[in-house]
Amino acid sequence: MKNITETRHIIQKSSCLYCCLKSRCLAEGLDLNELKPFCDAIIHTRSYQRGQHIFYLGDSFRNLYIIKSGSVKIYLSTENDGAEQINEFVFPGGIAGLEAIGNGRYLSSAVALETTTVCILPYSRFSALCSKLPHLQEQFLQLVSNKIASANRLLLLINQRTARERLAAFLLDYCSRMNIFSTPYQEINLSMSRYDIANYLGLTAETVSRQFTRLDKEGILKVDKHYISILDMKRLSLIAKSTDSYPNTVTIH
Amino acid sequence: MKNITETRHIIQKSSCLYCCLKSRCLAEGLDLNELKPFCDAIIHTRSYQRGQHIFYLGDSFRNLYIIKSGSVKIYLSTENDGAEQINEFVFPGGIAGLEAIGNGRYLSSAVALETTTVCILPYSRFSALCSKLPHLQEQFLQLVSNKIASANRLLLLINQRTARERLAAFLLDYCSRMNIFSTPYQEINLSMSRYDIANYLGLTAETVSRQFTRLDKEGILKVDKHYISILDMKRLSLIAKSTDSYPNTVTIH
DNA sequence: CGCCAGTTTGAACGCTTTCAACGGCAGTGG
DNA sequence: CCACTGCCGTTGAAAGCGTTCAAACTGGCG
Repeated sequence: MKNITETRHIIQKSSCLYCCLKSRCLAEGLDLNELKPFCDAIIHTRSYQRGQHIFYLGDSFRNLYIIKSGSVKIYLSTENDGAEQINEFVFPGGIAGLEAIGNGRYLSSAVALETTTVCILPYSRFSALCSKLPHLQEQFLQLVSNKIASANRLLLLINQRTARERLAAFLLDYCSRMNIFSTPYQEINLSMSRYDIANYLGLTAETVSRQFTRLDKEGILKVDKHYISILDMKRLSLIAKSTDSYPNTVTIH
Repeated sequence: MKNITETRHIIQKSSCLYCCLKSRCLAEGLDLNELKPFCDAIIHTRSYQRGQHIFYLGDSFRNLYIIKSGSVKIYLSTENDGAEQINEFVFPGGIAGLEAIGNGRYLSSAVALETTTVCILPYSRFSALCSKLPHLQEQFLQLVSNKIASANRLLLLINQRTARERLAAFLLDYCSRMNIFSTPYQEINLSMSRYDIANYLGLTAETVSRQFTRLDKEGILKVDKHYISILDMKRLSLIAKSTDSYPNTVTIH
């Protein structure tokens, strides 16, 4: 038995060591001595199919989930009138479940938008590990803090911008999250529906569709279903009125 | 000299000990042994007049500010077009500056809405203290996490609700933050302008004014400038479609 | 082949915004 | 003391952006 568990640990350890995401997830900046206990804290990875839920609003909080591949949408729904609100799209390197830390239960639902693999991080273990690794603790706190800043920027986008501006900003944000290497010509493969984009941006699917069409006709985008090509990055940025005036010195998503 | 510093420490210590807010701020739940170093970490308190800024967007991050009395608005402004977005109103017990932890600089501005006193919490000291007091660390993390949940709820409010519903929800939220003791008949003294409420809710001042007028005519509110009396809490709650379905087991603002 | 969900497009509607005017109130200065 | 100014809040009317409703189209899939 011991050998088996040993083997399991070794596999997990190497899975973190050789994970191409390790420089973009919570493990970022951990040295080798720190990476091992971090890997040990991760029970295992798991896969979800499109439409499968990772957790539901109201479930008791146990784990954080680091998205390894695929994408996830975090959303809020109300019992009264069934209103839904997408709060965030999480991409590889991002974490789902952070809102639940301050509460015993998940305060949102998370569902896979496509085939998605996650690292399951039991919070009790992670929390214990943090108290031993101040560096990890601080990094995690920064990550959570950044979420607040992101939410604030989103609020400005929604309250102060037109549909056209919101969509432009959304696409640019999507770009910067997906493409690590900035290239002049950007290709996007949207993992979410028009409805989801609309809901996230406080619009309707029809409006989003119309704005896509318009940006296409203007030669700024080439829109083909979920495949979007940005033909004129400069004009798109102009429309988005990019507000990223204070670049993050430490950017953890 | 030693006596003087000793005295200073005692004063600070007692200021936390006898602070009527201590059960509603970060110091909540700290035992006496923990409270002393916490008090020591607080340099001093400071007062701001209405309109005075506590920090500006872009300032280098040094301190967190616990609001002791008064109220503060946290807002984002853009360089491009001067657009402004109020992200939060902070009341006694609340903390300003949390968005800055993940960045070297403040990512929002904070300004006093009325005469306001704060406890200045140098982050470097606070951070060091946290690594010694896991309980404080965890509590702080929960607080930051709750901010994300709050932002998510606000997003739903703004994206899915009408002006009338938003204002109703705003008033109820204001009540629950200000009045610890829930009474059937609620009186509010708003510390912010119509413009501020409108901006926070993604509306215009005119719309907010009209909704106030309507709620007044309907007998739900009595509106007199900044003094609002809630005459019919039941109907107001109905309008707000209160979504507080999952009560916070640990509520830290 | 037919069904269905997602997307696009059109047309009409409507909530909120925009523009404008007015009144109240505090601060200022003659 | 009063006129002047600016800020805030209210109210009215008109305009507009996005929504709502409706229909057609597309592609995937049993």
